[in-house]
Amino acid sequence: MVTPDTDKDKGKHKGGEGDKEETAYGEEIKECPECGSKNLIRDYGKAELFCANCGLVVAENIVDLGPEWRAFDFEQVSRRARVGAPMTYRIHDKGLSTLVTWCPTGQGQYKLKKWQQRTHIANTTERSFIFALSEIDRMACALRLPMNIREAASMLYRKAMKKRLIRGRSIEGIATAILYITCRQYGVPRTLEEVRDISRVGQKEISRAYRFLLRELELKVSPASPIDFVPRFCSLLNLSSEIRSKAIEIIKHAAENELTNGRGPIGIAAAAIYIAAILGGEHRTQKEVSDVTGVTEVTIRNRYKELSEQLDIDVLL
DNA sequence: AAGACGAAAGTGGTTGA
DNA sequence: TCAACAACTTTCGTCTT
Repeated sequence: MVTPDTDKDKGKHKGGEGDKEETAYGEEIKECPECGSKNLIRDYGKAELFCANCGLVVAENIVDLGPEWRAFDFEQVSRRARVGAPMTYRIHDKGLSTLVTWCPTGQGQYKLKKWQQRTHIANTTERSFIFALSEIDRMACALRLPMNIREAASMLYRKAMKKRLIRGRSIEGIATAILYITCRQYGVPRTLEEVRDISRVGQKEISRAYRFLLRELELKVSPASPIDFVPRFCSLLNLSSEIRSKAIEIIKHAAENELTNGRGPIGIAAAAIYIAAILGGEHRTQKEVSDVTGVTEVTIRNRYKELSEQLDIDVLL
């Protein structure tokens, strides 16, 4: 896991002048080691510095209270807890395989053949697992997701495989859904459209696999908060950190007034960003916001009307 | 001409009988 | 399984800057 010590030192260093969370925003800007983005933000509440683009936790400013991963049930806790070098879940055998070399005497070939026959079934499932992992990696790469999320997704896939949930289903669909779920769990949600675009299966299949997995693995994925989308969308729109904070403020107020109930989180995020950008003097057109967020201008208009009216925000162009 | 606005009809997903 | 429903999209004409 990439958690350079230098970041922590830096954090301490600058901490003296910026104890207020507000000023802490964007003060320790360094590049994200994963995707190179300079858009690092401090998470409210969690006291950690993470990349707005890909969600990589770059530094944690609190004393290390626990492991770098999150566990969602007791089984995962016991399985993830480890001492020593990290065992990667992104390699199909967790990197523990023995290399079988070819023996020119022929004896080795015979043994190999026998072994292959005996383990034929194991091999096919193993092969599909390798394929699934490479697919998860490919998609995670395309979505610029950090290693920790790829690891978690691989692990979840392994878990699904252990429960025999993959058999008879498309590997692609399951792998995509797994990645989608993991993003949600890590608070760096991708829209279904974004995931679909880099997947080899359609939206319908992804949704189906998604629901299926949630049910069978008994996972609880809380509905995505509009706030989770704000950093990335703002970054894509080249908006400053002030706008980002402002948009988050707006969403919080909206949530308090129950304006977000039953509404799509992305539409809310889009509207809040649109309003915040105007208020902050960094106007973006509805079309620009629409292009980035994937919701239509009409929806942005509707949400932004509701928000500005109910929250008494004067949006003067 | 571009952006914003809003009405109206259409679409896909959820819910409850 | 089906119909009702709400959220969202598509389309399009109109107004504003």
